[in-house]
Amino acid sequence: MSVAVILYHRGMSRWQPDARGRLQLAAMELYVERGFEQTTVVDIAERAGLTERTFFRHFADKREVLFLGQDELQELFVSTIAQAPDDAAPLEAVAAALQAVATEFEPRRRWSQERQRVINANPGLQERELIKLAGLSSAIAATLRDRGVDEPAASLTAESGISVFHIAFQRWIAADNTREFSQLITQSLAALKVVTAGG
Amino acid sequence: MSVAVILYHRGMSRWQPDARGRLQLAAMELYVERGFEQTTVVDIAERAGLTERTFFRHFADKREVLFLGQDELQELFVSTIAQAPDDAAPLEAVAAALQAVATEFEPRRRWSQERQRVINANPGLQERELIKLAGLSSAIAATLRDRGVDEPAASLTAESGISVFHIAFQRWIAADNTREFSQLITQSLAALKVVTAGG
DNA sequence: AACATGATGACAGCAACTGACATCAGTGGG
DNA sequence: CCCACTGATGTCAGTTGCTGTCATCATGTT
Repeated sequence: MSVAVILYHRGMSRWQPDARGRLQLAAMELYVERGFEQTTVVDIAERAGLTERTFFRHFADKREVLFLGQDELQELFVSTIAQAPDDAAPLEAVAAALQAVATEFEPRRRWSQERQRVINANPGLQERELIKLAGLSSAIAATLRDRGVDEPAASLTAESGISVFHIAFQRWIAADNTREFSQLITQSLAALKVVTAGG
Repeated sequence: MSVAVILYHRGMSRWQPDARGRLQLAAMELYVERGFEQTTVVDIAERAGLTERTFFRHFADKREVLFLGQDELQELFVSTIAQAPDDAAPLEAVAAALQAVATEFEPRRRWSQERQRVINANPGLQERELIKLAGLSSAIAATLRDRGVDEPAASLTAESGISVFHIAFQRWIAADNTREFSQLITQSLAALKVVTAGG
């Protein structure tokens, strides 16, 4: 609170702007500096110039702060699939969405690596990541159903798409990788087709 | 502790047997009766005639008690895949494991339904379920790699197998289902092949 | 009989999260 | 110009999940 108090009475608005963004930044910094478990919510709130209670007004829990922007990602997936030509096969529509998402990620490789290092170091964060991916999968399946795809094809296509995304993402952020995300998705998708082609 | 105290001095062993099993039973009962969040660890321990501290000696956390037996499941997956003929395609080996697991589950449909109702009612439990499935996927991928399958084919095959398992499982425990688990797996696997068959 | 072991209990403590109420700048009607 | 209202934040007390540490004590071993 100190910062707000110091700057107060100067004609500025009552609170420092973008509390949520400040909390996210502070959390990310601390998670990288000391690790997730070694960071308390009080630490985060203090660095952001806020209180613990306010943190929990902006984020459901200590993990959720790493998953801001998930809604936009899901929106991009869904709208891209919805816009695919009517005669596109389900997996083609999903593939188009994967490419759109890859384009969005491409300029943020370093940030993705840093964030993923934090997540990979903590099982609780991995759980949260998995349930977010499952949420994406459900949304994709629902969109496919809207396009007339029936079950279990819709869910299987969605889960396959998420698998391709997940595996391509891991390869994209690998330390020794120099390929583009979009290319890795194309490769993984092709590999999936080969693997499921048998008998 | 009351039960143990009452029965004490009668020539029985010092502690009631199978503390872990009693804790699991008590937890399951309470989760079904009042729901997961409405049940405290103290409640569980008391019903089992033990203390909270002892609960945490047997289970890493309040969720883990619903996932006892996960190791055996993974072992069944892995050993079945490892035993597949050398010339079996990766997805065929995984399919054989899925059938083996289905056979194991078949007699416990009611129990599976009850357990899944508890899990579906709580996001935290769904997270735990997802990370267990991810663990299975990793183990399967590792086994496939031992068989000479390279990446990303191994991981993609493993994740596809888990998708098929997951979707077939949901259909198997659906209230209106009368088919056998094994048959639903065969269907889902066929649907996966159709879905990924496109040019 | 002395000793080691292993499962449990007892107790203190931290940190995540929640509910209830207070504060107070900005806003808009009267 | 005042006043009621709103909304973001602060304050505080409380519950619960989970951990560290030490004590207890039947059992098995030597």
